[in-house]
Amino acid sequence: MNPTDLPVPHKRERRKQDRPGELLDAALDLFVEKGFAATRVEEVAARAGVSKGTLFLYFPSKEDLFKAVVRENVVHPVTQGAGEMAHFKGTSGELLEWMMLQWWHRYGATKASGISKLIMSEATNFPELAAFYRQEVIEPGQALVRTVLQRAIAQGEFRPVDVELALHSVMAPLLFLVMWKHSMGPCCPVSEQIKPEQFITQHAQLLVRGLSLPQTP
Amino acid sequence: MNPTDLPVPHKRERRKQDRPGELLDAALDLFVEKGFAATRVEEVAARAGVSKGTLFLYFPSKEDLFKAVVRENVVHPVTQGAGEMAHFKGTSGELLEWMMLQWWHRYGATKASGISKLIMSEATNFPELAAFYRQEVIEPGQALVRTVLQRAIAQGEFRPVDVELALHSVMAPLLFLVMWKHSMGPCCPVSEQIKPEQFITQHAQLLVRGLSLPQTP
Amino acid sequence: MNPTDLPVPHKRERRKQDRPGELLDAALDLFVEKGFAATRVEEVAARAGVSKGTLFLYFPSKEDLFKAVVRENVVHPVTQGAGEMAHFKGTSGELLEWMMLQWWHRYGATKASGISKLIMSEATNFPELAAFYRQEVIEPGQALVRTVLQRAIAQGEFRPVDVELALHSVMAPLLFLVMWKHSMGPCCPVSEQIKPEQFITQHAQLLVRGLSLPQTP
Amino acid sequence: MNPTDLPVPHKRERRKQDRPGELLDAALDLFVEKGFAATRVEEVAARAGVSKGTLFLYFPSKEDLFKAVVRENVVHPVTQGAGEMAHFKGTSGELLEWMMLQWWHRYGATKASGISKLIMSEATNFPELAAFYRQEVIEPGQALVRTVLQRAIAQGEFRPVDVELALHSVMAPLLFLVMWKHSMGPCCPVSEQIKPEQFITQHAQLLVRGLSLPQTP
DNA sequence: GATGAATGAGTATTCATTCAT
DNA sequence: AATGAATGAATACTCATTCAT
Repeated sequence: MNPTDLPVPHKRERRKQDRPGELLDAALDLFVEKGFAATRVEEVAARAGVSKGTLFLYFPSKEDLFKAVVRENVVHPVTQGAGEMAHFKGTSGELLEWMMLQWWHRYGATKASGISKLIMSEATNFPELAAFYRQEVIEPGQALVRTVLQRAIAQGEFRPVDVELALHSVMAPLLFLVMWKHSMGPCCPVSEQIKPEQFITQHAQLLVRGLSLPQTP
Repeated sequence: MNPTDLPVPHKRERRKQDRPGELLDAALDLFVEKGFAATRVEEVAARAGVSKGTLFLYFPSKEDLFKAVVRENVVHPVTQGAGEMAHFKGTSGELLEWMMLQWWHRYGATKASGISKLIMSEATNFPELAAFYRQEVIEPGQALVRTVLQRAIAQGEFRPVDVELALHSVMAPLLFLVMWKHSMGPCCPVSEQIKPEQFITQHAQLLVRGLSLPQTP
Repeated sequence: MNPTDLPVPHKRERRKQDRPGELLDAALDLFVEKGFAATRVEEVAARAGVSKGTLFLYFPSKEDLFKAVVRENVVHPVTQGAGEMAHFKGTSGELLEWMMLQWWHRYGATKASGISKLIMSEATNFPELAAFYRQEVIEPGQALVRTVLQRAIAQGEFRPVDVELALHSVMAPLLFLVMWKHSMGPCCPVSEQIKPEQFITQHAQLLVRGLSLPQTP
Repeated sequence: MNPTDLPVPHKRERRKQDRPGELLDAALDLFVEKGFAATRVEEVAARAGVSKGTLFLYFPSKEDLFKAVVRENVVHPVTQGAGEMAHFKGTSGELLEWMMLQWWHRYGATKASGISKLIMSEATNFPELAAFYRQEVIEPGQALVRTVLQRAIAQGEFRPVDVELALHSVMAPLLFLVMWKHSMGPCCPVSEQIKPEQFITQHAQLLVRGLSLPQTP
């Protein structure tokens, strides 16, 4: 019995259907590592185990492949967590820390986070993609954080700081971590690697402490 | 009368001495904007107002031009301010904020900051340059911040947090600002631009508050 | 009915296998005619009936093409004839004449002899090729001639001349003929062309007569 | 007193007047070594101790420089010796050997002999120069040898061989020696160098013996 | 005359894209 | 659908030639 109740395709068939996915995976790796221009489509095809010609069967051009890679891997990590967030029990400060760690585990630590590096690196060459990314990823993320901060301020948990600026104090370290991971990170000796969870945890706690009202004993 | 009392070089001579600088300027702009691979040497030459051949008179290859651009523009903004730092009057918290703002004015806000974006984007293609950048820019900056944090903790001004992690809470927003400025920034509507000084100021104050010992009334 | 009983390859396949050979042929012609530097790869490709890009599919660089041309066309005309030589019936003098004519027919008169001109012309630019040629062509040829001369002397057929010098009296005219054919030859009016077989025949006879012991009546 | 009775120019002046000569010398060396296309005018100028611009003051183009090099160095070695030849005492055989050795000492052994190699190598690229060379060098040389051979035959000293073919038996080894010296020679270990005078001497003697009538005791 | 900085036409080489099989 | 041979536009780099100083 097949526990998922899904039809099991023949191996051959499945592979065929996965072709675009395998190509996108290979392309993600290479685009992140080398950038758009320095990546050769032949290398992408080779890594996906198909011929150059096959790639063009699925993607009409290198640029289209690039756009597909971005659109495919741009997930909505914070938004996905939005539902769970509703059930979160704890202070706003704890929520903020939890959100940042969630973002790291769901996105920052995954291969998909290479997209952020890619977008940053190629933004001026692909402004539409940059705009797309802002709209689909940055804005929703900011909206979520904004809500948390505004509520915390309204509830007297946080001081009435400039929320739009505080937003960036939350997101900058996350984007920084991702950029670092995909650029300088591979060049650093192991001993000097940044430890993401620990950094996020301490950063969140510093921020929360900085945002909190002074304790009135 | 020549007011500067300096010998006036002939037009040809003066231009000759200026060539490398003009080319490096043009190349910085284009490399930052389009990345290494997508920048054509002819375009660099044209922007510097010379022909393709002239560029190769001063730089033996495109890669050498790239390296020269990096080495030329990698300044040591924090280190430069190290002397003045010694005379700073104020708390460690004020010093930290002052340092971050100085860094922005001396480097982040200038064209040279494009180097940081460039390095991050091309790090995996030019690992030697990435290592060079870490050694010449990141490390000295971190050392400076480390000193300040350690002293503040020793003096009982800051809580005994993990200094290596706190370092990144200081530097991440700065590098983030620079990346943003050279990537997403140009794609954003004016209304949504990040205001660097205000962000840095608030971020510094949040951090300092988060690092400070609780007030003992 | 396929008279050869061989599978008939598709047009594309057949052409593919022929490509390297066609390119080498075209390159031989042009390199011999114009030298290495003055030959454009595009011209080679055009003469082989393919595009510039195709050439680089088979040879990674112009220099590699050049080396392949040399290695491909360096045949061992004298050595090839070594087997037949064993069965030769006649005097050493007749053998010498026969060898020289054989060399001409098997090599000197063919397109491949352009290689000798090429090597001589480009020897200082490609010393490895010159060494290769000496080792693969010159040395074996000299060895063969040396053997014949030494045996003839040992058998009292030839006078005891300096064999190493006599070697060159045999080979110089042959190499001269080849050089001439590919350089001055095409510039000469037909009436002044050197007639290779006649020249070789007379030269061989002069040499043999010069080498022979005086007739003892 | 100046023994030559020529005005002694100032050093500066003399150098100026020698400029073309120094350039031609430098160019000869380089053209012979690398061929026409692979020789850079800048290198020629540098070797002559002047700037690239100065070269073009004296020679309107690289091709003109090449032609000047050829015309300047094409001497008439055999013809020059023609006068002395008239006073030669000895047999035709001795004369032939003497002529060949003279040619070597006056031309083959000198730097100017590089011209022969150059002409052979570049003949198809510069047919006018090849024709010029044939007319100015080859033909007169052949004419001289032809005269000697014809006379020797007429006088019953030599057998009535085909003079036009015998010509080449005289000249081929000489041209071969020159080609070798400037191409394969530099690539050969010292132990395998051809010794020109000894080779010429033995070759001449073989030829003369081959040409001579059988001794009638 | 002499210089050497500047030029730009020319060439090797790369690589996205096409298409016959 | 899949292949990979073929293409040719694009681009880094060279070098003979010019010309202002």
